[in-house]
Amino acid sequence: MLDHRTKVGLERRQRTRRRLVFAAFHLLAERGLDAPIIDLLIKQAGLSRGTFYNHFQSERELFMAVAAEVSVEIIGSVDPIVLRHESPAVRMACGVTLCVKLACRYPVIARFLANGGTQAVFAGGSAMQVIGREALRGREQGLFKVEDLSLAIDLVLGPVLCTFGTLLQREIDADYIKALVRSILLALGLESQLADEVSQINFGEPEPAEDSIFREL
Amino acid sequence: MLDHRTKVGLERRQRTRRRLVFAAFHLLAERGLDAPIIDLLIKQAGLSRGTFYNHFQSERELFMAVAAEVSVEIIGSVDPIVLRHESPAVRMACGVTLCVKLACRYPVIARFLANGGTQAVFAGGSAMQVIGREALRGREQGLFKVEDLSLAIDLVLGPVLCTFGTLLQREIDADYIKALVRSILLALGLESQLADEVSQINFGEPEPAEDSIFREL
Amino acid sequence: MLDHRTKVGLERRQRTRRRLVFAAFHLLAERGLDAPIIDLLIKQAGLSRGTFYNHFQSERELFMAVAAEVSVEIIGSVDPIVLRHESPAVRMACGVTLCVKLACRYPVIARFLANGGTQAVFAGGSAMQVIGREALRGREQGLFKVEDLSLAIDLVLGPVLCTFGTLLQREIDADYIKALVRSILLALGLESQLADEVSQINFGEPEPAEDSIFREL
Amino acid sequence: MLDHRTKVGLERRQRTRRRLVFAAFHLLAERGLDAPIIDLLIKQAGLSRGTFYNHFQSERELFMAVAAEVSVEIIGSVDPIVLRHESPAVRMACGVTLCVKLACRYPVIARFLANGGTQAVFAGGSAMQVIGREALRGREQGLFKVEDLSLAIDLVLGPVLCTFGTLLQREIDADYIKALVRSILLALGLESQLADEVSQINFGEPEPAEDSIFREL
DNA sequence: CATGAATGAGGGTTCATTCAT
DNA sequence: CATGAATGAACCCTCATTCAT
Repeated sequence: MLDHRTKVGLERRQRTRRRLVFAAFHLLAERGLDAPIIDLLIKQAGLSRGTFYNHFQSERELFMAVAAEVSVEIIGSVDPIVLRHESPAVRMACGVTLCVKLACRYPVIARFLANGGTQAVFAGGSAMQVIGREALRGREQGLFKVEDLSLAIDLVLGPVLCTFGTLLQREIDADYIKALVRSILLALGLESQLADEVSQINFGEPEPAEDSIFREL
Repeated sequence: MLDHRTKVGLERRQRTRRRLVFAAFHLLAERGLDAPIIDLLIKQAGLSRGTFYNHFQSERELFMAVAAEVSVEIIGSVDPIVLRHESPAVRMACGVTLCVKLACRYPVIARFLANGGTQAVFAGGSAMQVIGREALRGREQGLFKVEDLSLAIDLVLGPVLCTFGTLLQREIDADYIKALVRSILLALGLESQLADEVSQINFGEPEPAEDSIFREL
Repeated sequence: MLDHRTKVGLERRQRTRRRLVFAAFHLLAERGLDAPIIDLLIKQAGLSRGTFYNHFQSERELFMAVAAEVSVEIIGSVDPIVLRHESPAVRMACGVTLCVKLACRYPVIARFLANGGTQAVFAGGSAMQVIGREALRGREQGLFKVEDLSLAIDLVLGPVLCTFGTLLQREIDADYIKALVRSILLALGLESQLADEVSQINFGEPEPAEDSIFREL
Repeated sequence: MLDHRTKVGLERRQRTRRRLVFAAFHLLAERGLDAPIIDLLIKQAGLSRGTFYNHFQSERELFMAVAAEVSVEIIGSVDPIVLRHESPAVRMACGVTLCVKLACRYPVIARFLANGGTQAVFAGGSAMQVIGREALRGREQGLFKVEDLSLAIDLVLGPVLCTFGTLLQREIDADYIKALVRSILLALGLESQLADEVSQINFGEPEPAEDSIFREL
C-alpha cells in the first residue's frame, strides 16, 4: 500500500521533471544558453516557481540536466545503430551521418548545440567519449593516422558542429552529408578509396525514443 | 588653429575608444560573450560610464566592435604572410598554422573565439571570406575536391575552433599544429603526398601590430 | 483548503498594490508627474523594487493606475451626493462645491491635479464624463445655453483646476466657493437669479471612503 | 573702434541666445516641459554644448527664459490691440479672442502652455498681471461682479487654457471663440445683453513680431 | 509537496553638467 | 569665447531565488 503510493508519487515526480527539462531544452535552443528562461519555462510547463525549485536547486543545475539529457538521447538514437557495424571507419561514418540527419529532422538540436557550442557538448559529455572510442579503435586497426586522440575528436566534432550551424541557414541534402562524412574520414587519415566507399553506405535513419525531448512543442 | 584643436580632440577620442575595445576584448574572452561587463570595463579602462555610452550606443554595439577588431587584427597579422605564397594549399596551411600559433601566443584569442564560437566569428566576418577565397582557388586548380563552398569553410573553421578549445586545456606543440594542418588539407581533398609536404613547411610567426589588442593587460 | 490559500494570497496582493498606489499618489502630488519616484516609493511603502514591478510593468502604468484611482475616489466621494439632486444646475453646483471642498480637506488632491493638469484629468477620465452628463441634461432642459459640449466642460473644469492652484497658496472659504459656483453657472448660461439661488444651497460635505488614498501619510 | 567690436559681439551673442530660446521653445512644446532637450537643442541650433552653457547656467534657467519670452511675445502681440479699446469688458474680450486666435495660428503655443499648464503661465508671469488689470477696472466700473481678484483671473485663465487643449484635438472656429468669450464675460458677472454685444465684436488678428519664436521651424 | 507573492542584488542606460584644449 | 570629450549621479528595469501559506 505504502509502496504503491510511493511509486505513484515517484512517477509523478519524474513526469514533472521531464516536462521541465523538455520545455527548458526548447527554450534554451531558441533563446540561447544565457537567456533568462525560468519565467517562460514554468508558464509553458504549467507549473509554479516553487515546483521548479523543488526539482532543480538552480538554473545552472537545470542546464546541466538538459545538456545531459540531450547527450543521452542523441547517443541513444544513434549508437545502437552504430554498434551494428564492426569497422571503426563505418561506425564513425554511421555516427556522423545519423547525428546530422537527426539534427535535420529536429533542427532544435542544431540550434541548441550551435548556440551552446563547446559548453553544451562538454556539459553533456558522452559525445566525446563515443567519438574517442572509435578514433582509438580505428588507429589501432591502422585505419586512421591521427596520433593525438583529442585532435581526432576535434576533427570530427568541429565540422559536425559547424554543419549544425549551416543546416539552420539552408537545406542540406544526403549528398552534402556524404561529402561531409568523406571529408572527415579523410581528415582522420583513412585511405581515399575506402573513404569513398564508406561514405556511400546508406545508414538508414536515427531512431529517437517516442517521448524524446526533441519532438516539437 | 581650429584644425589643431579638432585633430587633438579626434585623436583623444580614438585613443579612448581603443582603450574601451581593448579592455572589452579581454573581459569578453575571460567572462563569456553574454556576461555583463560594463562595470568592470570602465573600471579597468579608467573611464566613466558616460564615456562608454558616448562611444557605443549599447553593449551589443561594443561586442560588434570588438568582434570586428579581432577579425581585422587576426587577418592583419596573418594574411600578409599568407599572400607571400601562391598555391591555395600552401596558403591554407599557412593561414591555419599562423592563426593557431597566434592563439598559442595570445591565448586570450582562443578564449574569446572558443567562448563566442560561431557568433564571434560571424560577427567579425572576414575569416570566412579569406577561407572561402582560398577554398575556391584550390578547387579551381583541382587541388581541393570539396564541391560545396560552405562545407569547405566548415571543414577548416570547425577543427581550428576546436583546437582553440584544446590549447586552453593543454600545451600544443608544432607537431600538433602540423598534424592539424595535414588533416584539414586531407579533408579538403588534397592528395596525401602533397598534404604531407605542405604541412611540413615552416611558415614563421604571425606578426601582430605593436599596439594590438591581443597584448596582455 | 486550496481556496483558502488562493484567497489569502490574493488579498495580500491587493493590499500590497494598494500600498503602492497610495504612496505613489502622495509622491506624485508632491514632486510632480514626471519626477522619478520609484526609489522613494518602495522605501515609503516598505516594499522591494521587485515587488513594484510585479504589480506594474512600468512607471507609466503606475501613473495610470493612480490617476484612475484618484478619479474613482473623487467621483465616489462626490457623485452619490450629487445624484440626490434632480436639476442639472443644482447637480453641477453640488459637484463643483464638493470637489473643491474635498480638495480643501485633502490638499494633496489639489497638488496632484494642479501638477498633472490636463494629463491627470484625462488619464483618470471619469470627471469629464460626469460633467458632460450634467452639461447635456442642463442644455436639454434649457437651463444652460452653451451649445458645444467640450466648451461646457472647459468652462467648468478650467476654473476648478485653477481653484486647486489657488487653494494651495491661500485659504479659500465657503464664500469663495459659492462665488466660484455662481460664476460657473453663469458661464454655462444659467439665468442670473437662478445662479444666485443655486449657489447658496448648502451641499454638506464630500464623503470619501474610510481607507481613501487621500488620507494623510 | 572698440565700441564697434563690442557692439558687434553683443549683437552676435543676442542672436545666438535667441536661436537657443527659439529651438528650446519648440522642443519643450513638442516633448513636454520635463523632457531632456539639451542634446537635440544644440543640434538643432547648430551649436556646441559649451556655447549653450555660456548662455544659460542650467536647463532650468533656459526654461525660465523661454517662459518669459513666450509671455512677452504673447502680450506683445495682443496687448497693443487690446489697449486700443476703452471698456474693460471689451478689452477682456479682445484679449481672450486674440490669444486664442494666436494659439490657433501657432498651435505650438497651445502645446507649450497645455503641456506646461500652470507652471509655464506662472513662470512667464505677465498674463495674470494683464488679466488682473482689466478685472480690477471692470469691477471698479461696476461691469464685473466678482469680488476676489484671483477668482476673476481663474475664471478667465482656466477656460482659456482648457481651450488650448481643445484646439489641439480639433478645429475651433470663430463662433467657438465667441461663445467662449461670452461665457467668460458672463462668469465675470457682465450683464447678459452686454456680453452678447461685446462677444460679437470683430477684433481682427493678433500681430506677432516678424521674428517671433512662434513661427514654424 | 505546491504555490506565487515578495525579494534585492545587479544590470544597462540617460543626460545635465564640467573642463581641458 | 567656442568646442565636444569626458563625467558620474541617478534612473529604470530584470530575474534568479526565497519563504510564508
